[in-house]
Amino acid sequence: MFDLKIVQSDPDFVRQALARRNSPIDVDEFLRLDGKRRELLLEVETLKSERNKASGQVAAIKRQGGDASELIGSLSGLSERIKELDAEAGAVAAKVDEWLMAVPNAPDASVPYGKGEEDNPELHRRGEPRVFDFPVKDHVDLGAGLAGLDFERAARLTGARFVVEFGAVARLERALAQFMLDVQTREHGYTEVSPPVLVNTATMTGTGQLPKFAEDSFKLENSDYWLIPTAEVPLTNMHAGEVLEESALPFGYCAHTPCFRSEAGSYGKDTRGIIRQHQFYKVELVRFAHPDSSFDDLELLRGHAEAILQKLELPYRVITLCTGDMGFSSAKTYDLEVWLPAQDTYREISSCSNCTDFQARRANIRFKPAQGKKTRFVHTLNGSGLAVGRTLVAVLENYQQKDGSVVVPAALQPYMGGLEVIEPR
RNA sequence: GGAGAGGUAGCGAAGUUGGCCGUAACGCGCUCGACUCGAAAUCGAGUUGCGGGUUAAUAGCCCGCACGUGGGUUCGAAUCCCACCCUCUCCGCCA
Repeated sequence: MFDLKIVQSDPDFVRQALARRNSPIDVDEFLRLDGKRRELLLEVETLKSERNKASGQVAAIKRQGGDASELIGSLSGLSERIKELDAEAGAVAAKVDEWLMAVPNAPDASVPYGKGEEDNPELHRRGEPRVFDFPVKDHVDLGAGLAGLDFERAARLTGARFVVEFGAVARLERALAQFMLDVQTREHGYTEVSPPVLVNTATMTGTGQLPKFAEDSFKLENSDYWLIPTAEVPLTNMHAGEVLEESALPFGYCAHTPCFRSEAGSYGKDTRGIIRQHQFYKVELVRFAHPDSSFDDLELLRGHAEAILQKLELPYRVITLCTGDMGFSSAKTYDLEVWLPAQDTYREISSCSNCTDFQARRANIRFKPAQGKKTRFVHTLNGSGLAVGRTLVAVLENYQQKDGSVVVPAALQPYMGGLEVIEPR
């Protein structure tokens, strides 16, 4: 969310930000609505001031035992008028709010302009894709051969875009999650958190999932509860409404949670396998940063996510999302893409964003600077470290052998009871 | 789910026959100052947020709103009425 004052005082800045995002949102509509809002507010507050003064006079008269009925009678119409104007002003203020809530974050100046994903520049590549001397299988076929992935039973239990995992493959996914949590907490200083995976509407609004993207998430019937699409939502909102200590910044949380996404609008996309599921596990990293240094934190965060791929010895590349491909709340985003041999391409496995003060303003997360008295909004960052399901795909496909077995990456063997190879059965 | 108690500043807490009580008593904490070589103790002062107006100003001043949330009654609501949320105690149920 933009600062109301910025949009008022520097509408051109907002126009340019929206133009860089190729957004059709009209700033003039805001200026018109906000002008109307202030006009009505001035009118209604003047009347309220009158009423308060008169009420004080009534009190004074009554305290002295006088008769205030004449004055009281003259006030009844005033209250009616105030009620009407209040409703009108409230309606306009709600529209202003609606407009503000629908505006995406401004891209940082360092973000390249682009129309869509085809314009995302590559930052760097790490690791060489392995050369196979046999026809590679994709993770669906490998998973079937290992008796580890079952889509038919998942469809029977629930529906499309779900999976059942068995045996060593189920354990491999658990091993990946444990491994990721251990690296992030022990080596990168994150505090492990086990948050609710059901959150309320205010929480979903704080990080920017609502009100605009309701159709992307699942909501429980007869309640105000939503299934989280990512642990970014509970972790970032953890300090909603709080004033943090400046000396505590920066700090980070990590959590291993299921994530739930309706995947509305992606029909026919990635229908094979577990690349795009309605439910998947993710180890999420969230950082609360000082606004003066949050872009340094973004580089750190990206490194923390990259470390997992490096330790698993998976080839990957990093791209910088262009203005046209960035998420709603982000000012700058790096995507980590892992090499999938069966698809002969790199696929997203982590997205690391600096949301600057965009979420902090919505969720009201501030800190008190040592110098100066005004509280400031913190900057919030988030990134996957990593998407566990997609990492499982990458391990299966990159570590496959000719006979359909899969070598367990060295980093994961301690988490697999020393198992070195998962054999077909 | 049932019964009861409660939700007021950073924390504790006062205020319920409706009216200078919300820039919110009192206490703690915090900030500044005095005293001191320095500190403690003591003394003094200060210490909510958001919105609007004025303004060069995110300075000052004026106004409005906020006592869990949303409504209602009233000239006027922390105070009365209704609904909902959360916390605590007990009971019931339960992994």
